[in-house]
Amino acid sequence: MRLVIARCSVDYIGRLRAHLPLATRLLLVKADGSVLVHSDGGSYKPLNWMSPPATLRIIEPAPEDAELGVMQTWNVQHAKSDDRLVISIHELMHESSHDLGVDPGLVKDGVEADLQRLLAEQITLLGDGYSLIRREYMTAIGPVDILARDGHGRTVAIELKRRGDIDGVEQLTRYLELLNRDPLMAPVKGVYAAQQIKPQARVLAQDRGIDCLTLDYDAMRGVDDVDSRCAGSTTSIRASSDVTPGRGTVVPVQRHIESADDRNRWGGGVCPGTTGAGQDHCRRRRPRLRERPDYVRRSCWGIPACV
Amino acid sequence: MRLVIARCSVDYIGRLRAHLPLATRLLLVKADGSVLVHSDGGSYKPLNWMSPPATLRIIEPAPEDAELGVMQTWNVQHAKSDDRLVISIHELMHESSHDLGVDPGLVKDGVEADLQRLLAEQITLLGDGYSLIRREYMTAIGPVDILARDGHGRTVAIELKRRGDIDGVEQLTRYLELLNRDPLMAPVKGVYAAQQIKPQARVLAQDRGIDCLTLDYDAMRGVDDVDSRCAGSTTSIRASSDVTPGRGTVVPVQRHIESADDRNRWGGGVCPGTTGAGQDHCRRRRPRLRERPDYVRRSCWGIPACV
DNA sequence: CGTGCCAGGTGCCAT
DNA sequence: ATGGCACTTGGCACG
Repeated sequence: MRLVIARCSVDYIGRLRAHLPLATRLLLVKADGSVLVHSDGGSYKPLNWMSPPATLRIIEPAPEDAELGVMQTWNVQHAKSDDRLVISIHELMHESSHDLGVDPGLVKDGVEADLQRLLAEQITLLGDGYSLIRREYMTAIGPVDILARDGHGRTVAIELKRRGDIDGVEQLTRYLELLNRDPLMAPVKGVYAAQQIKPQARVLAQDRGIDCLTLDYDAMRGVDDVDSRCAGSTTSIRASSDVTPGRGTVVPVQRHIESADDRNRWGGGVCPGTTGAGQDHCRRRRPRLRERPDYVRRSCWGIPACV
Repeated sequence: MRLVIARCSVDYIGRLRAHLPLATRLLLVKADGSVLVHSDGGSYKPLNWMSPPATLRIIEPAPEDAELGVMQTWNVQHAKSDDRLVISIHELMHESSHDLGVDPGLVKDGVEADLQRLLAEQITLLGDGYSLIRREYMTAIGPVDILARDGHGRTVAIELKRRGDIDGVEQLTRYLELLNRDPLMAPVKGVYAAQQIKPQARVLAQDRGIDCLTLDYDAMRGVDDVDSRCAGSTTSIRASSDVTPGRGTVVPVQRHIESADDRNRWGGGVCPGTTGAGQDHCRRRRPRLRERPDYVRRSCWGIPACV
């Protein structure tokens, strides 16, 4: 990895065009030839960049550029496309090179896949008599997150999100439309399940007769409010405090076979990085676990309905 | 901006949990307190990060961490949420600090807004007799990119994308559903316009009776194949070569008033960063300008239809 | 390799 | 603040 602080202007030409006027910036050249141009603010996204694989060629500036004060021209060419990044360096303020070696990579917990695994295990959170049919039920237009059967034997398609936005409702609607075209499966009910469901998404879901279900990841992991020290990240359900409402004390459903990707992400089920941090984090606002909105079909977003 | 190369492990606790095992990485501390953890590969996205505003506090490691070889503990706390990044530093290999000043920021050309402006100007690309009603026509559920009227006086809602994916069809469907609930406006036709439309998106659009239109940004900007040196980035339409098909030689429609945001992004209409780069880029595969697919309604994605 | 979909998405702009 | 939406989105997993 090469770190360069330089006064430079940058031009990207590829899927679009982008230009950075002359200023002092960090140029980060990675081992795979990718280049990042960072300013001293903003977020993690660089102002400009070139994705790997790419090759950096440092050339003499064209005469007219040299006259304008360019001392080096960096030509970063993407290996597989026409995308190109041209950095015109006017002044080098710092340069250093470092051997980092290969990175072991990131381990995550709490993404949708984890939520999906837990909900599949605790499928009765949806109601009594629910049973799991399949996770990632494949259709021609994409996988349904969870397919289940309710107490009356009716098929239920569940779309799962970490944050329930409007596009998730669209997605589920698409699946429902498709599944309901199959006479053997119809009628299929839809459930939109997420840690948080945005009001607009809820309205749209209700307008389409889709159930909404707010999930509590911490509770589903078996952590309660009294003792939330990130100590119990195993998936076994503990005896819950009275905070967990109603049917909350659920034992993982074992009668249904899991699809194969059920590996434990943290290795031994130990909470990672317990270097003294994160105690007060788990003490968060806790949304209601089972939320059953009143259905207002054809709410029409406030438009006088065409009844 | 502070640059640190260090052997470290990293833990993020916030919207999810993420852990980075011990390895050598770049730690980038920006002026706003944000921190980026980069490896020597991957893309522009850091392995781990903290968004601004945040504060970095460097503290003595806890005794048990010190025993494990931690010499410094970085505590990066987000200012507005519980998100926290904890970096356990085992070894410092490099450290430097630099004053970059504020960045003038990026100037772009070729994003959806530019495409929208051009299509509004050249609305007759949609067909003879088309006229512009409004860009960014606001509805309760979001803005319709372009609202137009066809030769028969019928309203047409146009959803514009750079890349025509399936979610754009959903978006347009949502708008059409809403607009068609207004008896004064119905029936509203839908047109999905993009530089490239994915096959699945096209199928879904056709299934819903939505027209697809592939746009050629370069051609609409007035650049042709013969002489594509990025020299003519003005919006005036030049005499086109025979490559531009059919009704291609279009004069910008002036009879329709623009909405106010029509400033020229490049100042004087000059192509940016002409430091000798980008000649061969503009010589790309050129999709057909006017594409009118055969409509197959109720295609049911291959499922035996419920006719 | 294309297609769908998640992401700690981030950023921008609207009400 | 919340909502809708673009983004050089990037990245992964699966057909």
